[in-house]
Amino acid sequence: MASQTEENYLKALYALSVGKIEVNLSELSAALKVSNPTVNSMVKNLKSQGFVRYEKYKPLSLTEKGRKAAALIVRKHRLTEMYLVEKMGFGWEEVHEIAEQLEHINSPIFFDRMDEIMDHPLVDPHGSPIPDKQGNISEAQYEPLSKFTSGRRVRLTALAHSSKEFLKFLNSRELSLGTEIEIKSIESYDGSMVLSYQNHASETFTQAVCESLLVERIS
Amino acid sequence: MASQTEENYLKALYALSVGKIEVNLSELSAALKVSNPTVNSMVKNLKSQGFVRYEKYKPLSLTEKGRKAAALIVRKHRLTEMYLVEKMGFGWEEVHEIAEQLEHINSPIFFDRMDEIMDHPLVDPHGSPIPDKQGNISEAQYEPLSKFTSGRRVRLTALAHSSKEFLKFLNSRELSLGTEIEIKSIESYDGSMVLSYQNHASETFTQAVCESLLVERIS
DNA sequence: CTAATATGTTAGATTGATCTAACAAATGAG
DNA sequence: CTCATTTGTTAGATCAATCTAACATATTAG
Repeated sequence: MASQTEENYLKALYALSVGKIEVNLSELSAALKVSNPTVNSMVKNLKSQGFVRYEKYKPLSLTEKGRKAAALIVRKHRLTEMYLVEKMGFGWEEVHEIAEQLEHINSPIFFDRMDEIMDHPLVDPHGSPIPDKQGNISEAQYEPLSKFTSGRRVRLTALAHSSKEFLKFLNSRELSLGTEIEIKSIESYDGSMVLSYQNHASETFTQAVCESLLVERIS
Repeated sequence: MASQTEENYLKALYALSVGKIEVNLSELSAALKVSNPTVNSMVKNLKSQGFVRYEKYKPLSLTEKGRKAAALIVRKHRLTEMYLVEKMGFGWEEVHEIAEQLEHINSPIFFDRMDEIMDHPLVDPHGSPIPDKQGNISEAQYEPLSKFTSGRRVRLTALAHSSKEFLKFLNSRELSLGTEIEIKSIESYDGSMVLSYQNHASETFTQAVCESLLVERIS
């Protein structure tokens, strides 16, 4: 079993690996907020355990073993987040910090029970997919709202990131996953979009926000 | 905040302090399965933080601050156990190991929510009292079944300990908390008791078992 | 009361995770 | 292509938590 620290390295490396295979040691130290030498020595340790590929002065990558280990930690994190929202009544902006701790709990039956109780959820409260028990993840291809044009109707399906501030902002606009949205108009100057959804006839969102709203077209 | 290790020392010291005020350093090292020197240095650390009273070659005791800190860890442990049984469908013999990990989670809202969801339970699944948010505990005075005499009717209210083996044994006899029991007879040779409860007309339990069954008289 | 036993302490080493300082290699801008 | 900048490595220190070996103090049995 990996220590909590090792798990955090694997998880960070996994997160940095989306869309690319190789990661800089410095990216990892920035993500984890530890020094380069610390990462350097930990990476040697993870390599010796077969979790990462690494050669001096070369970028890092997760091995299949490392990828799977990381995905299983992400699974615990996202199952927990979903459980906290669905079964304990937390808001989607409250669950990250708690899940960050619970993801290190070593108890297969505990997470299996959560999974069962929720009837095997596929995504977390922010729309991110939950890896299965084998560590496989379905990378559903949602598109950022900012890609679409005026008149398009879409459904909000996931978020590109889920910082507490962003989630609170969406709460304040009463915008939640599953909501059907119509693009009323787009401001060509700054790319901001005027949207209509539910009982909000006209809400304006900046381009930055729209890039983080992942949607699917309503057929 | 105390580290997980420090928390385990406080909890062990708290457990060893029931019924006495002072505890040997060696008792603590035995309980925690670490060496005497390790405990010695940790005790100095805990003293410097004001959690324990300690002078060279003298027995240890928890300060009020230490007592409260320990009780709050026990609170998290017992709330968790109750939650796992009541809300997640675990058996009372399965929950200790999971709670042993969850008790170190640092998230007041998480445990407050558990507490609310269960409507402020007073005891854990083994009948042990749950300390309140101030760290106060109601030491209810139940008596071991072995103290009673033939003909007495009692209700099983708590267990003196809750090892997995003991709990599985009780499961196998279909004996659970709240069950009304009548003492049919007592074997004077070895103190074993013949009991009647629910659909068990006659089950024999050793004296050792009966000492661990904490009961209250049925008026 | 003494001596054996039990209990507690000190010293010094180890391991994992971290740091800073100094240096080395790779990259990229002109 | 060269040199400045970025990135990575090595060396050596620190801190928490642990250990063993050696020694000191307390307790207890005879």
